[in-house]
Amino acid sequence: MPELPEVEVVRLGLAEHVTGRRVAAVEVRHPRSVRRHRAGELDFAARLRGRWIRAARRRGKYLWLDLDSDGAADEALLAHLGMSGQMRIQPPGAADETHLRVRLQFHDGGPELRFIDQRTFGGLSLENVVKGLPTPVAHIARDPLDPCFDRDAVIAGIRRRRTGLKRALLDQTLVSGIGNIYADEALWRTRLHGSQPTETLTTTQGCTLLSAVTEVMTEALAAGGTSFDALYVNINGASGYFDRSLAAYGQAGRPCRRCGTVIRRESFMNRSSYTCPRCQPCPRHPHP
DNA sequence: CATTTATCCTGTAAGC
DNA sequence: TGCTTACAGGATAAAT
Repeated sequence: MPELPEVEVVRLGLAEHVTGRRVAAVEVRHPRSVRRHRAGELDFAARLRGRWIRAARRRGKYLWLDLDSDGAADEALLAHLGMSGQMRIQPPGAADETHLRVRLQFHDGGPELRFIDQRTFGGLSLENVVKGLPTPVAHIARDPLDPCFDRDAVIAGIRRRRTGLKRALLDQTLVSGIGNIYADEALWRTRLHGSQPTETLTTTQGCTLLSAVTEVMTEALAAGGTSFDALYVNINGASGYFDRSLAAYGQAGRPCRRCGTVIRRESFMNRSSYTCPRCQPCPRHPHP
């Protein structure tokens, strides 16, 4: 499940392998993967053909390639990996992957770029770039690895909310890049429970929490990301190994690394949260 | 307006 | 063995 560290691994791979190249051919194998491109799949392919790729950028979990036709760089190929999206660099002629959705070939005849997505929650689209951001990314907050990330402003934003701490962490308009895995890991590191009401978060707790988010994401990035299965891989198809470092997420039934208490799985928004009952006691007045 | 819920999708694994 | 069911969950539209 790609969150910020996984998307950043992919961005680094794209920066190395597709920037400076010119798109020669575009093949859309599944219309759902370009459904966010309102003008349709034919327009998507036609407008992408012939464009130069100038840079690979990211905010939160969104990824995009800056495009350039005649020196005017005002459009981008926007990608979201969703649950199971992958970007792969493959030699032309390599066997098609089972869930290959979009293929880009280049004028240099070199390796092609493939978008592969089992669950099709992800997708590609061509978007206008305004003030350095593709239009659908305009409302996404800066992420913790952004040089301009304003930690104090995010803490203030969280405290203005009337919800639970984990819900706030997952809200991409407040702080971006955090998903279920890194939310649970950061809360465990900070000994906070996700159902703590946001208005009760102290400034100290907020600082510690956001520091933990940054730390766990930086560590995961250094490990190449978190992979439980073949659903998240880098552009070469390799898995990251941060799953071995997870202390809370997916650890139900195993002892807490700090205190030995059995990690508990709790129901949360039709999903799961993993907490240590002793390190992260449920608050007196939990937010549902 | 702020906040919460339902929905999209498919492969894997557990249960009967 | 084979079928059914639960589960994984990011973003957004729809509902409260």
